[in-house]
Amino acid sequence: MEKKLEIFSHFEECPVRKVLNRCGDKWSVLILLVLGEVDNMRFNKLHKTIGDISQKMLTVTLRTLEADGLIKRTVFPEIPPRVEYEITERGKSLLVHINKLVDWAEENMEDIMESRAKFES
Amino acid sequence: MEKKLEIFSHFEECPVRKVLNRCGDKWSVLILLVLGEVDNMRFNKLHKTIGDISQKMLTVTLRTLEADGLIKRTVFPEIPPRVEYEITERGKSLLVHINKLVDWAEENMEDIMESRAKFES
DNA sequence: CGGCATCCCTGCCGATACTG
DNA sequence: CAGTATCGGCAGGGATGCCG
Repeated sequence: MEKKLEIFSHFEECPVRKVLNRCGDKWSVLILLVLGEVDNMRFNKLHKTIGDISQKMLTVTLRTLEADGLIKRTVFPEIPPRVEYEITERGKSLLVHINKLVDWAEENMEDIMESRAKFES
Repeated sequence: MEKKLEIFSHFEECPVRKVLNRCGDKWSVLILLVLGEVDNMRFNKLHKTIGDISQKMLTVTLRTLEADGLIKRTVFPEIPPRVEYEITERGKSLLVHINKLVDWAEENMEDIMESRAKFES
């Protein structure tokens, strides 16, 4: 067990942290969830679907997800341009676990909200 | 499927987001992982075990985890004071899914690092 | 020992304007 | 349509000092 603790602590450059930190940002998980529900989706459709994300953060987050090989970006050389995003196999394998987390959150959010309310008082 | 998308998008007050956002901060997951490996742990031991967390953020994060009912805080009225933290059943049920994510990260981090390196060029 | 209060700064993120 | 570029706010988080 001491061994296992060492994995996560004292190593600021811990690779597990490097990977998981990307899931901790504001939009990555949400985008993966959306792209997990469809075959592919264009930039503007993503923008409208998520609703409250800025164009800039949509672009930035899509780029980092692409860099990690979690989504694939396809540019069609047309005018006007068309860009489609789709989740990769690697992304799907991650999404499985993310969906478990979402399910857990749905199951427990009432209790959690109640705990938070009590904790205030 | 459209229904499911609605759950996550366009609702800034989405309760699922409210819950999962707490996992997205810098230290919550790490603390849960540590407390999941032991019966209980005192404040200073936690501080030393994690190593690169500030005292302030350790306190703050422990409080939010406690507020969500994921950990339990026990104060022993001694001098010098002793405070022990332990994971709750709710916390354990979350930890199951978090550990899956960690396993996934360990399995995929090499490929991901390679993808990131290629993406730079 | 286990905090809390304060100051301060980085960097995430949003808003806006411009482009091929 | 799908971006890029720039500016700026502000919240997360670190460093330090004080306290019961």
